[in-house]
Amino acid sequence: MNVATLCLGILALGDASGYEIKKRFDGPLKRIQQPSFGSIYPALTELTREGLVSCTVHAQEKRPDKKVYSITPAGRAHLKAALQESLPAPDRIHSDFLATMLFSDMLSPDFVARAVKDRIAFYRDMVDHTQCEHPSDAYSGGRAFVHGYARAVCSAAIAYLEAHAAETRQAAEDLRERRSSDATHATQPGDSAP
Amino acid sequence: MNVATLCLGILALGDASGYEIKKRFDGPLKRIQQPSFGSIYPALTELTREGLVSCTVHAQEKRPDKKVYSITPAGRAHLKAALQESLPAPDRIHSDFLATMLFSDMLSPDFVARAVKDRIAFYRDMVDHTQCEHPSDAYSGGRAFVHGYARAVCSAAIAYLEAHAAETRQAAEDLRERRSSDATHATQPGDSAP
DNA sequence: GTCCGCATGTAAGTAGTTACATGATTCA
DNA sequence: TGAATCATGTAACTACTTACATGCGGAC
Repeated sequence: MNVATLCLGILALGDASGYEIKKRFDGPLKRIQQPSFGSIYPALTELTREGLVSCTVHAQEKRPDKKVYSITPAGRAHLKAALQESLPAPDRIHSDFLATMLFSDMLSPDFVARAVKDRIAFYRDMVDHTQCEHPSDAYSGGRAFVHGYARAVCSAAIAYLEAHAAETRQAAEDLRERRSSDATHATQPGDSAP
Repeated sequence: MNVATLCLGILALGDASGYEIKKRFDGPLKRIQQPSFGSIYPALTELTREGLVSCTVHAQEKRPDKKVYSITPAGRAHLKAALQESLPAPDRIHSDFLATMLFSDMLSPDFVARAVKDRIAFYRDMVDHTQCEHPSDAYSGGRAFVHGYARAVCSAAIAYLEAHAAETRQAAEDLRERRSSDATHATQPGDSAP
């Protein structure tokens, strides 16, 4: 799904400016996509050109005019058709964290421990802040579903990470012990050791 | 993390060809990244040029020579440094499925139900096939961690999806009832209904 | 008899990101 | 004093995906 379709969907949930659309993806919706201003603004311009959204300019002093977009009936029809054209494609994930963990055997245990701790904090933040919605927004079953999904998955991740943080720390201590033991016995550490 | 670093990491876990590297990301490792041949082969060429990997050609009849890559000591050093340069960046996720669910209120309930069912089947497949590892591979704590993580998160997703599939179906039935009720009473369905 | 697996590679195309430009206001 | 929030927009750049080229062997 491209950024234009995504913006169209957000506007189907309620009017918004480009800036506000971006903010929506700071919360649990960041599990969907995290579009940048550089992709949102051109997408909105293009959607307007195609007549799928309309734009109302609210003049503001001392800052650029705020442009609030609304989805048009044509936009709604287009969105429905686009979404139902085929079943959603598989997720595309880029997780540097999991890559780091995959290669963790060759990294400093302290570094790995820090990465895990960081990740737990990140997920905890997500879970704690997910319950609150903008009270101004109309209830959306879809939003409730996605929020609930994010909470469920993040909670599971926290549980797994906490259960295995101990193991990671244990591995770190084992390694330190082995190293000091090597040093005591004055053996040469190296790849070709017996 | 770019594809080159990722390939370097895989080679740190054991020698492999480009084709084999790609296959590794078909299983639970697809939660890290899913690089295509079009990015893997050029990355491998570049890594060789930089001396971070070496390449052994195994001649084969009736198909292109198989090029098996090995990480060099320089490659190992480079990988460690690259990974530990900073804490892993946040995940970047593109989930058309969650986007579809976010906008599900305006979609055909049958379509939504199919999408959910599909997703459950996908995760179930992942969980069921994750336990088996190549027995030829050396044990890797990192790999065990990532496999376990994938299992934990997918299981949580399945549980959430199954718990809410019923709700989705209920919503679908409610909508059908309301529609037939509207038809019976011969009211005009429309946005401006009271 | 057609599709999948094996096996490598290139080139064109796309869809994004990053960085910049501009600038008042408020909070630590 | 410095950073974050609000607010829009453009242009250069990057890094990837898709499609193509090539072709045998085996499974269904």
